[in-house]
Amino acid sequence: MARAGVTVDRLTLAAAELADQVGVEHVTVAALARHFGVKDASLYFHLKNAQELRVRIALLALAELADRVAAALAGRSGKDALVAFADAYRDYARRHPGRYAAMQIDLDPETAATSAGPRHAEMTRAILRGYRLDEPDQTDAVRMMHSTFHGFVSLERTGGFRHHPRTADASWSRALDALDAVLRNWPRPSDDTP
Amino acid sequence: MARAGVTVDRLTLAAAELADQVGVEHVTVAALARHFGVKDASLYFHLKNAQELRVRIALLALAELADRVAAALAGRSGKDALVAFADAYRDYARRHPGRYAAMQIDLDPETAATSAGPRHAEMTRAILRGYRLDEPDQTDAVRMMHSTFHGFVSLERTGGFRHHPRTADASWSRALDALDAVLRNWPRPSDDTP
DNA sequence: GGGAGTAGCCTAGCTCTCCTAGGCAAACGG
DNA sequence: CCGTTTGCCTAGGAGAGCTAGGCTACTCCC
Repeated sequence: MARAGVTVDRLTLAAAELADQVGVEHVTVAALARHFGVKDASLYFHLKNAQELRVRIALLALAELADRVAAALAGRSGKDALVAFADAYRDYARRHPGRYAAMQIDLDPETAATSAGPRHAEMTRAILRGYRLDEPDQTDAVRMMHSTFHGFVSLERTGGFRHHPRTADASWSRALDALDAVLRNWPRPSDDTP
Repeated sequence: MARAGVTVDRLTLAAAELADQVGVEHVTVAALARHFGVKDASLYFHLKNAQELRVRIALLALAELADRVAAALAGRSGKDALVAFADAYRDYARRHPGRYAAMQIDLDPETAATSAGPRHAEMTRAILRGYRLDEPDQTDAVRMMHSTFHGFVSLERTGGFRHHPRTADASWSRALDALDAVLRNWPRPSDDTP
């Protein structure tokens, strides 16, 4: 019997593409097996279980996103860098909804550490160099940036902005303006804030 | 045979509690049937399909969240109202992770219209009255607020803030400070922004 | 080039979930 | 008190996840 030539990498890539088409929750071992013209049981030679497949999609997505963000950031600084980062992030999430959704699964600590996550965090911090923030403000700012990006993209994807004529693109631009403004003038803690 | 007394409301409540315990993705018709001491096929007398169950959890969660937000907002205005809204939002998401996750599913337009979603949106707009923003700035600000809240809560839940000693609570307070600051001084569109 | 070992695939079969079809009995309305 | 509706049942099919065990086609080593 001719071998199909299945490898973990080919499996992961096919799974990621399937996820973008039908959603991560519908990425199934059986569907992948059909795609490769192979019985589903055979894939368990390459995978521990179905969950591993989703983790691998997440790791692929994290790496791809980090690459695009890095490319977008090259040679930019200040608000220019902020916008480039944000647009690359949103663009990736829109082009690859399944991959992006997979990124949200809870990775166990050691897997997360070896992922492109830390690289991603490092690049976010790099943007803030243009805004001259010290710790712990820098960490707080990184978290707020990431929250805004992820929140916006996530709400946009689930249709949260559909019930109003204002385009998501316009609101996105203004959110970045606002983010830039507040980063340039990061407020001191309020009285009741530690 | 004694009747178990299953109703759609009891079913939805049990499903929501199960979701908070084990995650929405593990809320199954079979598990609910076991909970009520009934065969799974019997539940299809009350439900169209398994998807309807998740939609009902989402609608319940939206209504509950809107209630809490309304209670938190009573008698407050300005930053006080912003913080109360945000804390009620985050508190609900943390107490009811399964219900909150269910809220993110894509409701079809007419279901969304009859949900507590519009009520929620109305309350968000009410907060902005203290900041005196006109359209379309108001819509942009609502979207940014919601993005920040949802993004933060979502990242916190998937462990995005675990890899740094800074507490999520502290970052949350500062994000609200920043949001208040930028709402009080909402930037004019930048040159390349429509 | 021939054997040994292993990588890559198979069949068979278990459990679980979702869901349909059709039936029976308890509760209720007239 | 009798018919209708309501609430549950059994039976069963399709598809997903996964395990056990077996066969075959490569690869490497002598």
